[in-house]
Amino acid sequence: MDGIAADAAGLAPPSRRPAMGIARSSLPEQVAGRLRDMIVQNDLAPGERIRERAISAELNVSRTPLREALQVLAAEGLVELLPNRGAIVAKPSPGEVREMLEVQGVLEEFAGQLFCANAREEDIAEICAVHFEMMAAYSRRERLQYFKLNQRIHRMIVELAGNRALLGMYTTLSARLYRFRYQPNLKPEHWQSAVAEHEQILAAIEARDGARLGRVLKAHLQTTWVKLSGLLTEED
Amino acid sequence: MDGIAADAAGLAPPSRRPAMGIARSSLPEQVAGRLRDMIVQNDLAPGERIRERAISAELNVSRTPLREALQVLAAEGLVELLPNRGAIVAKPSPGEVREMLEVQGVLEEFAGQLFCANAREEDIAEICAVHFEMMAAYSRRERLQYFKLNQRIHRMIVELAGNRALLGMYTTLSARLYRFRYQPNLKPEHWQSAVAEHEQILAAIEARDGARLGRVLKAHLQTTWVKLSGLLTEED
DNA sequence: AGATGGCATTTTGTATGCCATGTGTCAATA
DNA sequence: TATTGACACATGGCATACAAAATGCCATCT
Repeated sequence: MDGIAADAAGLAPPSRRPAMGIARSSLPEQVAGRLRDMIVQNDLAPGERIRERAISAELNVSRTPLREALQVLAAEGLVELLPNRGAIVAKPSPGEVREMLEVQGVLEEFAGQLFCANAREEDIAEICAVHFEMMAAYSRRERLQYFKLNQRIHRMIVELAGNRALLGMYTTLSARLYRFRYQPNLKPEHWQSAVAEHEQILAAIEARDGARLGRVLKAHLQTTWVKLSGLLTEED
Repeated sequence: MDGIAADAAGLAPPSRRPAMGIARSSLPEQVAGRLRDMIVQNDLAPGERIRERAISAELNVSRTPLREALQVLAAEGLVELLPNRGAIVAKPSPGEVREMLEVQGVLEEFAGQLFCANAREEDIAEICAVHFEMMAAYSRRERLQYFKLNQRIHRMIVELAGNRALLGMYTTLSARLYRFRYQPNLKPEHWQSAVAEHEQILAAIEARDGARLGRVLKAHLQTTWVKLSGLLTEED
């Protein structure tokens, strides 16, 4: 269950100057992105040590840009830096996961309100389209595709809210939670109820009811935790 | 107006393993902290270039740990990394400041609700005590002391909310906004009205009314923006 | 047999050197 | 005089080398 393909979900933090001609990203930035994907899609397991020489050899870069990338990921909360003992992949406790989901709920609630206030008709139409693509994936029981489209809808709402600080925070939180939000969908009954909730989300969007959309998004995250809490405690 | 003494306000991000014996922080971490203070208290002006060789000489470290620190600060949004042109101190536009204040408002609103649900009596008493210290500073017109105590109250509410993800995000946002939140208090009439709002905050805390506290905190940030927006546009 | 101390190996931490990129200045030409 | 091109200087980017710290192993002693 590793090939979640995180980059397709748009988890890379937005660069501060998006439209600047050539503007290729720096090497530490690229390395950070690659490592982020590896962590998020479980190529590197939580608690696992990150050996600098090994990884730098694997990625064909020296240790310097790799270490700079690790500092970034530590600031994002994806790895933990132990002085003189290197970096390990962050392993949030169930309690920490719960707290992150709560914050994400608050952020999405706010995003939903802004979105309904600011969104153009074509934005709503596009989300609607992605929603139906997602439903198609659900009908075909294509879990991975469903999950990606699901994440994309949530992200679009936050993007179209038009608040850059909000988007940045949401992006890093999403990366930290990525693996956990995928797990519940593996159980068929959870998957089914998640789909039902997404129907409500779409209805609120089409009604442009910001308050309602906020409530529904927040509730969506709460049920995510309820589903997830059982899985986490039983496998720890 | 530079000696704001940011470290006293507790702006350093919480270390992931706080109680671990000796646990001195690593050199990049220390450098990041020092730079963060310099940026936040205006020793380094927004838009100013950060010359690696000059700063590393000044801090008596080599360029390697300095560069790692810069990556951290870039992830926090305090500096901007331009490929092949080094780092400059972030200079958020008025619009970005507004967006950050909005998000901080949402976070504080949430924190206020959690705080009222979780706080012990002694926590409330301590906040109350700090509030009166702050009022003392206001009576004496000690702006800096007032500001520090003010920040401390807000931070205590978030800390006592008991959500680590929330605290981390709030901390980085506070650092990015530090300088801006100080500005409005320089005008006497703004200062006065801010004090009035803090009376309301305290009242809501003592009543343990989470919903009300949340509303008041959020409104507090909104008026902060109203006060600040005039200052920003006129000096740009 | 278990524990402890020291040595060797491995890994992280920091500094420095070299190369590439960008910038500013000066001169030459239109 | 203005504009453009080239050259030199300064600065950042990356790799590598060196130093310090930790971990694991083995031997020795109790």
